[in-house]
Amino acid sequence: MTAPPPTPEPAPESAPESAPKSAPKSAQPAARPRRTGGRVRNADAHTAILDATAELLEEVGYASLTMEGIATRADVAKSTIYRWWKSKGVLAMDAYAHVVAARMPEPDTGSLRGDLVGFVRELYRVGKYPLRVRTLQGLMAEAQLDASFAPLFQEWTGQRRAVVRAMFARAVARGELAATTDIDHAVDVIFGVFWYRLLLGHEHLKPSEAEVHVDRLLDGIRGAEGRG
Amino acid sequence: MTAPPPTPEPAPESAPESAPKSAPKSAQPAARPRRTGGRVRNADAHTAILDATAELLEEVGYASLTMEGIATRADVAKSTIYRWWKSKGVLAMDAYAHVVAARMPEPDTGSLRGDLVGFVRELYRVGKYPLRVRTLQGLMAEAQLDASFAPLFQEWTGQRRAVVRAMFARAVARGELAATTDIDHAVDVIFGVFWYRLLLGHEHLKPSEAEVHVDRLLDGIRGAEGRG
Amino acid sequence: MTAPPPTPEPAPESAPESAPKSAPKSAQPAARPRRTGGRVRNADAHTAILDATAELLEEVGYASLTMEGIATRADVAKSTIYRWWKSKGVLAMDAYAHVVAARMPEPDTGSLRGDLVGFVRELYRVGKYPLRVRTLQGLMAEAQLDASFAPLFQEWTGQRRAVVRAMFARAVARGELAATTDIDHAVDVIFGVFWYRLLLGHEHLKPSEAEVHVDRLLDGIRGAEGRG
Amino acid sequence: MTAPPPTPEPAPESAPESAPKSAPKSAQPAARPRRTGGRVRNADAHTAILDATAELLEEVGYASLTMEGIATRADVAKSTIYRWWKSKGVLAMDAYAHVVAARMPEPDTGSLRGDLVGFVRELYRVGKYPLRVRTLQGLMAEAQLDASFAPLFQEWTGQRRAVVRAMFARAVARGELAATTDIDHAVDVIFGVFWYRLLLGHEHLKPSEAEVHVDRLLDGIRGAEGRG
DNA sequence: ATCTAACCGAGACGGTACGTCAAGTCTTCGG
DNA sequence: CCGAAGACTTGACGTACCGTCTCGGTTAGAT
Repeated sequence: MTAPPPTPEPAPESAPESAPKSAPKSAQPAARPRRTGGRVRNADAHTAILDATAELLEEVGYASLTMEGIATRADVAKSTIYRWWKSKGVLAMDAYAHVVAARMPEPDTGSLRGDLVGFVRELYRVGKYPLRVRTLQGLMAEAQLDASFAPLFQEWTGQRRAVVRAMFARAVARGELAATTDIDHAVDVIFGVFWYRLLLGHEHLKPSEAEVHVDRLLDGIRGAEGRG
Repeated sequence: MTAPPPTPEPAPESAPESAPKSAPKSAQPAARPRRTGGRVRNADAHTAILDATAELLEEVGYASLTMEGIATRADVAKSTIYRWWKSKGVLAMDAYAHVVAARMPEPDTGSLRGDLVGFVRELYRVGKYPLRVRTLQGLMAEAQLDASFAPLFQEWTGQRRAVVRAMFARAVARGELAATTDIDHAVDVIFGVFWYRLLLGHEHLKPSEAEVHVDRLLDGIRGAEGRG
Repeated sequence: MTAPPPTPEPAPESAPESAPKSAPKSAQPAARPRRTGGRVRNADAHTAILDATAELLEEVGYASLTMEGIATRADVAKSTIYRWWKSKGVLAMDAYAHVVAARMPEPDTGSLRGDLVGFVRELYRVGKYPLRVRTLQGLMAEAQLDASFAPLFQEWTGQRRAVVRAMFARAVARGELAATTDIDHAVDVIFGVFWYRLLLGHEHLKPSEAEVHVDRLLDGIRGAEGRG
Repeated sequence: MTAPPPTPEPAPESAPESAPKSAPKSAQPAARPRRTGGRVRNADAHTAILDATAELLEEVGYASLTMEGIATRADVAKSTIYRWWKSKGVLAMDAYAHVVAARMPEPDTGSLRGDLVGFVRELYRVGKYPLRVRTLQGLMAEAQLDASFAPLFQEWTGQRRAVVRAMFARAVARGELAATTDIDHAVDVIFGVFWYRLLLGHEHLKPSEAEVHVDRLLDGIRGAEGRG
């Protein structure tokens, strides 16, 4: 969904790509980048791959996921996979996004506390879905080991960070928070605790903890403000 | 250092073996760790392996570290490595411990804030050593992918957690903190932020940030108490 | 039985084992070949090894026989085996000889035909014992692959050849056969057919065939004489 | 040459591929040996493997032949070897067949004696080529130790047996031999002596002995008939 | 109506590393 | 001081996937 090539949004590439061209040659083609012919992409193969990936992710876990296995399961040639996804990590991330079609919530309750609690509660709910937990663990691992995957993963996490940052920004705009607040650190605390528990697995994440965690974070921020 | 077999403690066998001599008949033969013969372990090979691992860790990074490469570099048979370390993760962890011989500090300054700031400042200093950063990233990744390595890694991180927990426990004993404080969560915040940044790499860890981070955490805890 | 070290002749070592006990320090150097001290050989270990070998030979066959397996089964150190038998082949041959304690018959019926038929019939009977068949196959294979074992094996087969040669020699002495008879070739025919069938396994050896085979061989020899 | 996959017959693909062009619609697509895709087979790698095997067979002998060594020498990945030959034995047999491209002779001189002498003389000539001797020994050994190789080897020897059987069959057809002759046993005698000497190595095979051996065999057969 | 480029399936290729097995050697200890 | 124990190192094994490649064959838009 995020990466340009994988999930083919109908239009997504035409707009950005026509602008720069400005008026390369003259004409029309505005909409179409470059494509004079050729067989059209087989959507079946595409979804079969994503489905197979999701299934295998569930059955064997990320660590045992192999391109070969996906190809076999999807009844597709290995090269067809590589044509569209350059690595296991990218593919897994894409498949994960498909499964978790319900996107991150972006609550806007009017108060920072309300927003954060809503978000964190939802965040902690993944703990109830072993498949998702294992996939997230695997993606994080992949990002450590595959340098070419890291930026993609970072971009993905960045999007999630952005959601939370926006909450804080709104709070500042509302005057709830001082403009000097170190938002970055606050976001790090929220996601840091989440990932740390997810990766270590020493303690399961429970949505019920969300409220306390948020309160403690906000107390920390306000305490700082109070002291100046 | 943690696992019994890998790094052979010098003493463990000599002591039990001399005791029975002095009391041949009577006492406990149980103590003797049965050893009637056999070739003695080759310490050279052992250290050669650890050295090679550390070197390669530095040169190629954790992701490209291979048992085969280590064996070649150490001029040792692969199975000799497997005899003592059951996996790449365990070996890397052992080698890391050797390199970072200077252990985690356990400051006891008399105040919680002093202890935490000392510890966190030291913690954040690893950001200055790319080798260590990459190794820690790799170990965390390994723990996600290799189920048999996970508990070992968890044990290791548990030891580090214990150090911080002790600081909080002392603070509670001193009356600095309420007995109801959720220490676990506090520890999660400290390590969570640390690992999150380390793994995502979106922002470098700077020792200078330690003080602010600790203050915010303590404010959060005290705020809770004040209300609570 | 053939090689000097393996199967200890009863006499030479048993005596020293009881004598020294009665006169610990002083006595009898004369009789003893050369032995100034040292631990005495453990006969139990010795027979345990042979037994284990025979058992495993039966259970898993020669191809899957390993020194390691034998050591485990006999509850003996591997090096103890190597001390007395330099290779798997030698050991297997020794164990085989123990099992097939009933030695090759050396019939002396008064006529060449009688002698040969008796011998060949007995020879072909191994076909009824899969264990022996597989062991003989394995020994032959070993002789091809292990240059140091070949001479030993050749010596062993040489002993069996000698038995048959003797029959022919007696026949010549009796005047049954011309002195010019190519005995070597005749022996090769007997054992050649036996081994060829044993190794290829295309047809099972049956004792009932012995008579015909011998007759054909003798006809061949006499035909040559008649012409020649 | 025997097994379908290993040595790819040159013709099957080139011919059918040009022919259809000339007769686009009409003719037989049946001839085409199903090829729906896949990278084309690299003939160079294939012959390089066979060559390397033959060389190593000569240099180090069958016993010391290793797949790893072959791969290195042929400058080919080990898996490429295993893709086509499932074991060392099969590969060695194939390489042997390549080297001894001159196939077994199938003399048809008009008389049984002439046929046999011609064949046996040629058979005994391998004694002059140590490489071939050692290879044959190794193959026989392998057949004993590797159950999956045995049938292949048996098939190969079966082909050679068939050649000799045909000679006897012709003789029977000509009336040279009684129809009751035990051809199987006669063939066993010929090959039995050959292999027995080859494997034991107690006496070298000399082509000059062929004539005598054949005569003795035929005398044996005719003697039986005479009495018969 | 053809051309033509992109697609897909198949599967061989060279490669790297894996983890295991059994071999045979070396050192220590005990009788 | 020899024999037993057993820890040691080693080489090769066969396998699994990797990512690339080279085909044969399809399919649809552009000409």
